[in-house]
Amino acid sequence: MKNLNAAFSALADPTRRAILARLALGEATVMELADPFEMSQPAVSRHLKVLEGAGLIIRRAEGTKRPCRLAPDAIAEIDQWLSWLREAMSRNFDRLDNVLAELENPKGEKNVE
Amino acid sequence: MKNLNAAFSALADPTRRAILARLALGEATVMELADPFEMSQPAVSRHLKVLEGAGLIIRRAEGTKRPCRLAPDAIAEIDQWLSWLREAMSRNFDRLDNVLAELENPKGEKNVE
DNA sequence: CTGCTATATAATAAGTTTGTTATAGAAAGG
DNA sequence: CCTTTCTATAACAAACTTATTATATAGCAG
Repeated sequence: MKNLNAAFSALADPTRRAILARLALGEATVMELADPFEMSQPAVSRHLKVLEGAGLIIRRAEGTKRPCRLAPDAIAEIDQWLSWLREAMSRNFDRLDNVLAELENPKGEKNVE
Repeated sequence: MKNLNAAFSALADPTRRAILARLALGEATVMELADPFEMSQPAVSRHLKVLEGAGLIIRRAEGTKRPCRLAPDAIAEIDQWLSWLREAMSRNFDRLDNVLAELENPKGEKNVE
């Protein structure tokens, strides 16, 4: 799951999440993105490279401009992994509920796997 | 959204995801976690600290052991943010579909907004 | 061609992460 | 008590991240 690394890392940065939020409003060029964020254009270019590498955005060429947009199905793998995690978490909670209850009310043994 | 940073960052590391995967099987102590990963115990302790800081796991004390388990509802905020992103992505895709079609077939017959 | 605009890349500096080993401390067991 | 086990922390190095400025490239306009 190599791409999970890229995707989660990309989303871990608040500037990149803000860029995604901006792109949710529609396509934007690099300059349009760099303007509201008080950040140099090269810094934004880099963030876009990271987002593109993670498959979260797509870029096209239009003259000298490179408008970016959100990539559809970009988060499929993340969704899948998180679904699994969510399920494991609640499953584990149900199972350990008994163990924890027992710990607070120790009437017996100690077997936890 | 400070915790989104912590949560996404925590999930961005493959070792930490592997630890979560192990914890999905049930509680485990630090040593039990450190063993299968070829990594020193202090390194695992640190990863656990990160996971705990992100609210993904919970630890209790049991003698000298500190068993860890997955935290229920840990990913609620992430889920929420990703739901929004997913929706924005498909919404954007639908909208830009027309624009892109027009670009490839520039008859200028229809415009979106 | 000349210059302007939009973007990318290189060089670099600062800050963060992640691993290591060595060590400290707390609980358990002889 | 002494020893072992389990975990945390400190000190440090290597690797990665992210920002900056300066510069390169590519298309557009005159």
